[in-house]
Amino acid sequence: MYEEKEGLEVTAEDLYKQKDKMYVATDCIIFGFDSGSLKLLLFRRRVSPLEGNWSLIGSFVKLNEDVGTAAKRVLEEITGLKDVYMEELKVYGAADRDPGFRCISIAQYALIRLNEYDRELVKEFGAEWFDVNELPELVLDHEQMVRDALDKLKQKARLQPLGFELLPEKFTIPQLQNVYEVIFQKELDPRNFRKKVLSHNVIVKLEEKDKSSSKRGAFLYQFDKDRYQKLIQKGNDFEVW
Amino acid sequence: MYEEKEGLEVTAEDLYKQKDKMYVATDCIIFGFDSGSLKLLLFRRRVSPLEGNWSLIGSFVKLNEDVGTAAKRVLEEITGLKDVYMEELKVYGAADRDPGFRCISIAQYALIRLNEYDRELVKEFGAEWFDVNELPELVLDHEQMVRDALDKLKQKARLQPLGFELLPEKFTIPQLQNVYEVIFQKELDPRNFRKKVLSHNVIVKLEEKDKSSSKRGAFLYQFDKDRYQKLIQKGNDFEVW
DNA sequence: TCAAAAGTGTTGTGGCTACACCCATGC
DNA sequence: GCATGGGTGTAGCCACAACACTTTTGA
Repeated sequence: MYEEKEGLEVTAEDLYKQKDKMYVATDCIIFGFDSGSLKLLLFRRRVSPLEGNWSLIGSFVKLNEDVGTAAKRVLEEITGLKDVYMEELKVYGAADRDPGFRCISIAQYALIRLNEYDRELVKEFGAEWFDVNELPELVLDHEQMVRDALDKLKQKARLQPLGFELLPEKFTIPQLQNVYEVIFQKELDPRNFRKKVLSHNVIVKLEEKDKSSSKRGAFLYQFDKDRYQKLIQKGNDFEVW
Repeated sequence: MYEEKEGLEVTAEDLYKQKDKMYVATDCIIFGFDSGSLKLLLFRRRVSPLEGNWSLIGSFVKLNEDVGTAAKRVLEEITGLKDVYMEELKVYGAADRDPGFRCISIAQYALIRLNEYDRELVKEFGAEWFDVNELPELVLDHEQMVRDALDKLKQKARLQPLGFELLPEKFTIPQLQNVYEVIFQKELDPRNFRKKVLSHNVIVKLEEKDKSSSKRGAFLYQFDKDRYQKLIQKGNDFEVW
């Protein structure tokens, strides 16, 4: 593998010099939840080729920057949000994925609370929220990234309480159920859903009601991160639903 | 994010020129299974700094090479094996992870059938198999990579039939159980294990017996990839054990 | 008073866990 | 004939799916 001569010390420096460098980018698949459907944040590409086409938000990783930091930077620039749930999706590393320049991309996906974000900023960047079921055509391999992200989201959401990341701090159980119905693309039974969610003992009922979607109103709940942490530390192998 | 001037067309070429390039490497976490324990393939680093220390097998990704291909190339050079189960683990992209040079690493893990591989090649490369419970100290962030790979292996093995990748084509049920006991780090009940494995209908009993580990001998089985494919295509959400 | 969403219990089933003994064979 | 690992069946329990009606309240 390394073809150095026997007996001579080969330093990392010698070795690295013969090697190829390339661009490293990160693309962000940013999910939000609004009025009953899962949304994806897209923007119009500002550079040619493919200028004006819809694409994911991306950026190049700088030399002195962690890969994860790069993605958080992009997300904050565009939405103004910090401390967002964000996770690595996958590396897109095909040699020919970007025409002209060798560039690998580390896709990361984020879940954000739509009500918290600064809509102005998003507009400034030529960005727009799309229903995940009505996406436009995307540049390069971004469509594949979105498909992969949706799959991973489904998978993860079964074992980790991701639903809360997409809702405001206070939410109703029907709202939460709605989030999961959208993620899993199927209807859930309200009785079973409520039972299961409450059984884990990680959401707390408040006194207030939300009357925005019914006359009777639904009680608000809050996620209790501490209780959740304790649960999983106990090794509770926690299937959310 | 992109700081081009309004109104002017900015090409990808213009844009890319201002950006940083870096080294992209891949490190392989290579698992094998032998005499009742899970093994990891390590080799002695041949370049300074840290020359002579144990490390994972890695390589730089070439400009005209897919990231996945790079890992497969390394694996084949060292073990002589092709068509091995291999999957992306995670990106290690901290700015300071490699002293001196900015280099991100895409870790990938592989499962190989120890009996098939060419032991000579492994020796040539200064490589050695270690029991995963008795690993030496490793360079850089390689210990973290191994921990992460073990976690992922555990997780994946629950939902996908990975155990077969570590065994020869023909294997006995006690052997298979042993693989899973080693991966999950706990003992399994032989009656329940057998029942579950057979219930999926993806392994086929042969007439032959293996007598290498008991006088009575145990029947050999074979994994039936077609049946497995059909099962998961039917949406059978398949928890292996 | 009625429409619309919130909230509540029970029952059957299937899958998991736990558990103990006989079988085949080589020495 | 005995030691060693291979192979089998059952019973209790729990988690899940399926399913229908009452409550609240604004209009």
